[in-house]
Amino acid sequence: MAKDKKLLLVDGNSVAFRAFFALHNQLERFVNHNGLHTNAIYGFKLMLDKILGETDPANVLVAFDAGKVTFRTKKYDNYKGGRAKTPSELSEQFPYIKELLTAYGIKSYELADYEADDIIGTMAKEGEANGYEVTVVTGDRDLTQLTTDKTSVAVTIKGVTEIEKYTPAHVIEKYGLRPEQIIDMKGLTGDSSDNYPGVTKVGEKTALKLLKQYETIEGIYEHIDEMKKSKLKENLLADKEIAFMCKDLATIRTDAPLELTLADTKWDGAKREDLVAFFEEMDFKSFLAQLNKTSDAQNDEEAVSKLDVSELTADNLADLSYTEASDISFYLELANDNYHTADFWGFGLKIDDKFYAAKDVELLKQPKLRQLFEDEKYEIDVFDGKRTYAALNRLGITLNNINFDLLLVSYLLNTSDNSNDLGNLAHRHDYYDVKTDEEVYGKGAKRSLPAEDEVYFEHLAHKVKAISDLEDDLMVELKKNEQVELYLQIERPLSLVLAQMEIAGITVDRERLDIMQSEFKERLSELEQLIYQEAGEEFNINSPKQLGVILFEKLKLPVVKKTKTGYSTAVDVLEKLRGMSPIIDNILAYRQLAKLQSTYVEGLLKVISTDGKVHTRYTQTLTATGRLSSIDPNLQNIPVRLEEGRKIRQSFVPSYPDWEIFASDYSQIELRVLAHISGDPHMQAAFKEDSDIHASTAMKIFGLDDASEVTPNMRRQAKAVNFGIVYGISDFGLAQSIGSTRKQAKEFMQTYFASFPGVHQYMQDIIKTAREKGYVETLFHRRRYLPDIKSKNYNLRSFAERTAMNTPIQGSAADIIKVAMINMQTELKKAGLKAKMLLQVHDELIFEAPKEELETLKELVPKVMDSAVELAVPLKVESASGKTWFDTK
DNA sequence: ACGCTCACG
DNA sequence: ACGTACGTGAGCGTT
Repeated sequence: MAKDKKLLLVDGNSVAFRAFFALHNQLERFVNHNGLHTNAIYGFKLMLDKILGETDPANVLVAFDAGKVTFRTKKYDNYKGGRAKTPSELSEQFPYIKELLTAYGIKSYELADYEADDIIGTMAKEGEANGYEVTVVTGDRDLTQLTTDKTSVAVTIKGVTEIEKYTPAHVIEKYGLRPEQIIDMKGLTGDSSDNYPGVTKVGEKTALKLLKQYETIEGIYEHIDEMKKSKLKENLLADKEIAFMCKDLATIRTDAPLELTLADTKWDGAKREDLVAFFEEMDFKSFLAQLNKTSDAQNDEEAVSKLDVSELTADNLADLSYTEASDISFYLELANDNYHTADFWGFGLKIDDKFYAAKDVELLKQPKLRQLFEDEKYEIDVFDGKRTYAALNRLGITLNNINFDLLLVSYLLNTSDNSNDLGNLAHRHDYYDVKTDEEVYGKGAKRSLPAEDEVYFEHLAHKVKAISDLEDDLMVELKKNEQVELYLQIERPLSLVLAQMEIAGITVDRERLDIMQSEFKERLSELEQLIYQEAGEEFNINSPKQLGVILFEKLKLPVVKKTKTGYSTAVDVLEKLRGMSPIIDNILAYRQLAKLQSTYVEGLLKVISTDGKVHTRYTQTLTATGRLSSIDPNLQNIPVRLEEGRKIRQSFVPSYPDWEIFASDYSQIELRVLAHISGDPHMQAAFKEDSDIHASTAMKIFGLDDASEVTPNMRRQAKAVNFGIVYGISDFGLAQSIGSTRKQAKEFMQTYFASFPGVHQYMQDIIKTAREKGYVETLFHRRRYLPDIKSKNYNLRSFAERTAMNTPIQGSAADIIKVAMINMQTELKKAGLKAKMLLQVHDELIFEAPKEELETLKELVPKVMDSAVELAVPLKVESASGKTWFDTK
């Protein structure tokens, strides 16, 4: 089938420049095995794919500049003078961009004395004359002068693949000029990047006015005598020669003596082998994987391979043999995310090169399969060991020897991509022989088993195959990152500790919550009535939109802050309006109570299981810093700061009479971690002496000699400074938190850094490290990549810098408590205690225990926690116990 | 699905 | 001139 007559012309230099700078912040990530930078080549390829896909041209030509000397520089010495030299990281890539084009089967061309523009202009004319529809791709807006009804010009605007397409109508709309007038414009205004001057004192506005009246530069000078005497007229007359010369320089030639014709630009598509060879040379793994994927798709219409899967049944289970197996992968399929309650959908199993699947999970209880999981001599590879452990536990099966956990390992390799879907994660590792659950099961409420068992079993088989196939590569990566220990000693054992904590659950006193619910209900309706009275009408107090109308329009209170969508009614705003209207206090009280009622009282009641407990799920592979998070319910944000809310904790009780809740927390763990990694002697001394760290900071920054001179307000400000330091300080943020001016905040920071020079040094060093390596690490080599650290965008860059400062602190603290948890579980077992570890809230651990064990725990828990790691400063742990969680204070 | 608000460390 | 404190999850209202 003959293609449409379409000609694609690409300005090679300009697109390469755009690609290079678009990916400039990732320059060091794009280096191949020979040390060649490849970011421009990569970006060029992306752009090429996009434009080829959009236009599907029959003919393609990529034009390049031949060299510095052109007919333009001969006419005007300074043409393009003063331009920064092309960076060597880019110039080294040009030969390979031409190789890329060759692999694509695309002609590239350059011509002595001419620029790429002129080649394009000439070829565009020829294309038009031969009835072609022409598309020009460039990063240079000057080329829009070439637009006609047959030629459009696509200009890359942002990144590499975002383009703006110019037609004559679009040019007129955008510039107020016809395409052919662009050269007149440039003649008048000049071009600073190409370094030619134009007419003195004539800028865009004046030029537009002139061209509107006289059409062209020629037109202007034909009628110049009619113009009134003015500075402008004088300048025009004085610079007449310059104007014509500049117009000439700006004019793209359409008559360059090309040595090639339209026929030479015919494009028959890329040769796969050539592309493979080129991508291999460049280390473009994802492009290679894409090639494989598309070729597979072309071969058999399916993105994934066809596997031979046997359905396991009660009858054929006896035939299963694995005693000598060296490679076992298992995937348990559930109806939804909540593995504590979800229906079982089935499982997939890979034993060496054989694949099995079944819907009936009762089979797993049969000795034949049970043994596979429980006998420690079999190492099982899984995706999400915690989930698998907890779900098998519901079947009465203990998963005793997990080897490779694809989910955990992927997360450690890159804490920033945190999908929970096996297919998605596999794809991120350039492995495409498995579909995502969404593709097979559908999403949200529509999620369901495929109609045909064969389709389902194939998917299960591909999942276990992916686990098995990815193991070696990912473990090699872990090793390269020095993360094997983090995986084997921390994350993998922790996953099972967490599973046990989740399974244990914490008992909730339903009656207590019921009482609170009715009490809150009454108080809420009283407040509601008061608010309606004060507003003079009924409205939804929970709607920020409706509340905004009442406060700022009806009651005419001053607008303090706006959000994207309207007035802000957040607490800090309402605080400022206090005293202006009695409604504010009532709204604040209503808000506080409504939150407690809906999120905590009603929210918790909804998730109490039949055993009278709540079983949260800890997400171990979500946060960028290495912390855990808790969902369904979130037990890491139960109220504590306000007395009213704190009472929610009275509903968290032990599972047995005569047991108590026991809690231990690290005191100032993040600042201690900072004292350790920064090596700052003053900060370390403060912790070694076990002084009040905020007071001691206050003494430093206020220049006091004695702790008795520290006023509560000084301590409060010092505390805010310490927080700021941990968060990656900014004067703005600090000012906001202590309610000072930015200037004062800045002074605080400066005094702080002068007093704690080690901390200052650390902050500078860590940002430098992040820039050089592209990532930061915790004490145990947990990594977080920070690509934005090199961004030209101030906000993105600043954010990355604060993250670079904060992540090693927050992340190392997370590492430490994880180690403590693993050791804790071991110690509890070793000591034969009945006590159970139930919750982790970032720097605290919560247990339930028989009263008689409390004395033991009071010794044991702090000992285990403060000896989790050895730092340059001691770790301090504080403990308490009581009848309920509320009473552990 | 997304933004706002607010609960925690 | 810009516009930020770090890390989370849930409920609600609006789109």
